[in-house]
Amino acid sequence: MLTKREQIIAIAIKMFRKRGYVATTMRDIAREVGMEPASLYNHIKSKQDILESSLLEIADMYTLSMKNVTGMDKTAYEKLEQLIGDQINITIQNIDAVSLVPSEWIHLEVSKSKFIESRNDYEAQFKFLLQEAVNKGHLRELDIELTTFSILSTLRYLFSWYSRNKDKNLDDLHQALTKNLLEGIKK
Amino acid sequence: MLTKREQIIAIAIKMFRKRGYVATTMRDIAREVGMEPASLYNHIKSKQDILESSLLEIADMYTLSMKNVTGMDKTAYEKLEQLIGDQINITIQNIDAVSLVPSEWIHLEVSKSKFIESRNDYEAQFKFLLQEAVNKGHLRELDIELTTFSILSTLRYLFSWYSRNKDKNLDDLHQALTKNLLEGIKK
DNA sequence: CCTACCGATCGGTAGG
DNA sequence: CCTACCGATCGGTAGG
Repeated sequence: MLTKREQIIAIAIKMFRKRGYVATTMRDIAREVGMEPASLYNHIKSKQDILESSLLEIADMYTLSMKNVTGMDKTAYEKLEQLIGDQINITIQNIDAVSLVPSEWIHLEVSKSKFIESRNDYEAQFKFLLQEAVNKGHLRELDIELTTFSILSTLRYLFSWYSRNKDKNLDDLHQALTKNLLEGIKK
Repeated sequence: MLTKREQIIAIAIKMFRKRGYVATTMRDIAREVGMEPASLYNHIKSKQDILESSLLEIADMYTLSMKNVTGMDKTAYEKLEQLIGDQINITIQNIDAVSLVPSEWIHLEVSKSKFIESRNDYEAQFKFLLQEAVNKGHLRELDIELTTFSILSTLRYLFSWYSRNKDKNLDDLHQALTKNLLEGIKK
């Protein structure tokens, strides 16, 4: 069972996804939830509170995934595979919140810098693993910057692809995506 | 020399990029342009007019590129290379407007369906070329849907990468990106 | 959780 | 290109 707060947030992020954060009003959300606008404030602090908690929750999932994976007894290449798998899972299980990540983070207020920092950390560690996989001879010599950017762009947009291809089996998707993103750069 | 209208639009899309379309007010734009808000309306019809003309202009560039390239006497693989090159050029020469494409098209009003249609056409033709390159034996057997999605995701986000790597030589970038996106799937 | 409401701000127009 | 302004709507609060 979801708390009322969780219900409100779930509905709100669905609307943020469709219309954008700024264009979605508290009145819109209230109507969809089925209460008066003023009543929302018994469950959430502000409109910003909804965006902030949604985006930071996703950021924390990515951070946790990275922390888990880097601590594993695996090769860098296997860690990259695992990270891709984690991103697929996070995306599918939080599709609406994840869809806000590329575009709506600009509307974060006090937590904006924290969010950016978290994203930069993730990218830096991803880049490090890619370099390590090259050094170990598992990936061929490549432009680390550009390859990181390319892989993360695909994963960042996965939500939109998955929304149009919900039928895909999860294991197939993981395998297809890993192959697509990593196979081509294997040594 | 830019017309006043072009100057206003250039400033406006820069602000749309930074704060988003909805959160940018006509007063914000007027201040930056250096006139009173009401005066803007001597050059543009409405706030929506700015967004619409910017996004449709970019959409037309993509459409034109696709039309040009498909008419060339080249293999499907070479056409894909050319399309990637065109996208790089369009991105670099219109970096602010291009940055609006992934996120701000949702705020289009009357022209939204036209915009979506244009994007779908482009994707369909890209997919077709990818399939043709596979059939001709220039690319290995691959998931056409997923590969199209992956390549176009990277290109769609190129503006953000380029903004942080403005020093890159254009030819180098084209070569690096083509290699990154196509080399891995070559037969 | 609702009624009632507030100050601020929005896109845009009239008229010169 | 500006002054003056309008109706609509916003996020949020007071008080019960």
